[in-house]
Amino acid sequence: MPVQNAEIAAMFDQTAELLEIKGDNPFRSRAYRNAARVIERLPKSITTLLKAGEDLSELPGIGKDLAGKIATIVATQKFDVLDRLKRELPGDLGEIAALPGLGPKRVKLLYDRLGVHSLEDLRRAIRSGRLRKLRGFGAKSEEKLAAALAKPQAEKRFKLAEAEGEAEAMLAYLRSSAGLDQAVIAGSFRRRRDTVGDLDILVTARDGASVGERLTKYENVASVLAHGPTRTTVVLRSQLQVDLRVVPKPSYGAALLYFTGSKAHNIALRGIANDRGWKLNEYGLFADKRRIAGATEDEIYRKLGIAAIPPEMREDRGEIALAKTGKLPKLITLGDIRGDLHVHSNWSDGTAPIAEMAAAAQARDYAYIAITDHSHHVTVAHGLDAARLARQIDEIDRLNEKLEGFTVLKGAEVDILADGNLDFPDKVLSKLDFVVAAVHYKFDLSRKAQTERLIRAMDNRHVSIIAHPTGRLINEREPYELDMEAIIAAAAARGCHLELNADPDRLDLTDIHAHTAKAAGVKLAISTDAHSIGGLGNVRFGVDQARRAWLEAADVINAQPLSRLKKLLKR
DNA sequence: GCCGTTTTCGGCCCGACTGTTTTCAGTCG
Repeated sequence: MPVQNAEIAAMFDQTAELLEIKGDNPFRSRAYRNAARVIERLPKSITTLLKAGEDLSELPGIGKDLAGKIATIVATQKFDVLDRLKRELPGDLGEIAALPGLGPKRVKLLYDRLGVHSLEDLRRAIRSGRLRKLRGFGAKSEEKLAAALAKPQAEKRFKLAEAEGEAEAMLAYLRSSAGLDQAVIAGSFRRRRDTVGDLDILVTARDGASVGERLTKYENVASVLAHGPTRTTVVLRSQLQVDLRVVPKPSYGAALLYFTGSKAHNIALRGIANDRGWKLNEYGLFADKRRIAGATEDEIYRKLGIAAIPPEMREDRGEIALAKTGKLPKLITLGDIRGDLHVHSNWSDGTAPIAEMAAAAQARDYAYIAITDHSHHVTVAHGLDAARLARQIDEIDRLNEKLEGFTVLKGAEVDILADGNLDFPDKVLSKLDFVVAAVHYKFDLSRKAQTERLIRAMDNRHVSIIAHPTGRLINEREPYELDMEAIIAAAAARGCHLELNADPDRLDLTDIHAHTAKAAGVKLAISTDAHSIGGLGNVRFGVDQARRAWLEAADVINAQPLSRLKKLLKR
């Protein structure tokens, strides 16, 4: 098994961690961390790149030295720098540094002075009263660390849709504060990541301190972690952390930029400011002490001489280079979507009749919808057999005769059997406008077998779209083992499309995979997999994810008019 | 360890809050 990108990234992260604890040059450890981020989001595996003879030092943040080290890791599965550091600083120092309030400096102090090599050592140091005697530690540190050690370290990220529910309720509460001007959720929530680790709220107000005060009294607050005049951090009962920041109005744009992130994007922007001899912080863009921009984000981007970058793209994945040359993609919007290509009715496990789903789609100003009920192998969903499918096709034909300016397409979500064969024979499939194929059973095949299974399904020319390609359910089920690089290449070669499932529990493909697919020339379908009328509304989550993947309307088949869509569905 | 239209040295993002200290280092985002 070749070394995965994620494994190399993890080695570099560990190396950075230990270098920090050791007290090595901080910029050296930063270089390892930067390289780890670059590697983990590469669209292709390092192994593939090396085989193709690519020069890894061409990658941003990776120079001659790290390129050589990566090649050695791939060849030997070992990283001598990390191995040496581990021998030098034995134990689980990474776990210790992950505790809140402990960073590299304090971990080193604990290691040197108290011989703390593990979480268990730390527990003992606390019990024996030695910790609080250490310079820089006291009763508070002891208490907080004891609490952190007592509860399991399940660092949870929240699904975007879950966070939205929390955010809306809290915003409504805060907006009733006296003197509140603006309140907006920034952070990864505004970048529309599939999951968020916390909520970052930015506020402008006449009396900022009182807004922070009000947040600490919110009924859903479980604990207050920090509370100052301009910044307050609380944890909600749901365990979602909330950071509130108050800034004066002329700084709103700068603060929004800063608080939206990503951190890596901000660092890159600050680098541009530095190059011009300016300084960028959350209060504005400054030449000496003079603020030259700050009220809006656009103003700051303009002053920096680059195009304004949409929040969804702010990940330092190459967007800044595009903005410098004015070549940012024109990201797809909700208004570009003309139909939904994965929808269930009450013929299988949906709740509404076909006519009602169609009417709801028309109400959304769509031009078409595809009914794609399950095939019979998916018995738990009352999958259709060939006879029922034939009757459903008749019903849709009759419905289409009555509809004007709107078309119901005849599809099916056909189960991909373990061997890659489909759950209907070609004779049945040929009666449909197109087929969505998906895996519903046997998630535990080997990576090789699972990949072959999906490619085999794509070999069938009736299959136009592979639905929820990795099968993941966020926070509930891991994606099945799959060589996505091979899947995308196979889809490109066959003119098959991949789904970006918009269900907020799935969001499958991920942003990175969707971006890779686009780069490979594969088009995507942003589909809701709706099982009810309300489910159609999830399309916005799919569009958010698509924007994170840099998709434009041209990359998305259901952003095309019906005539063009029909051509794209034919293979 | 990376990087470069102020290049091969000398930089590398920036500020708020906490705890412990008595003026600030460390952590965090």
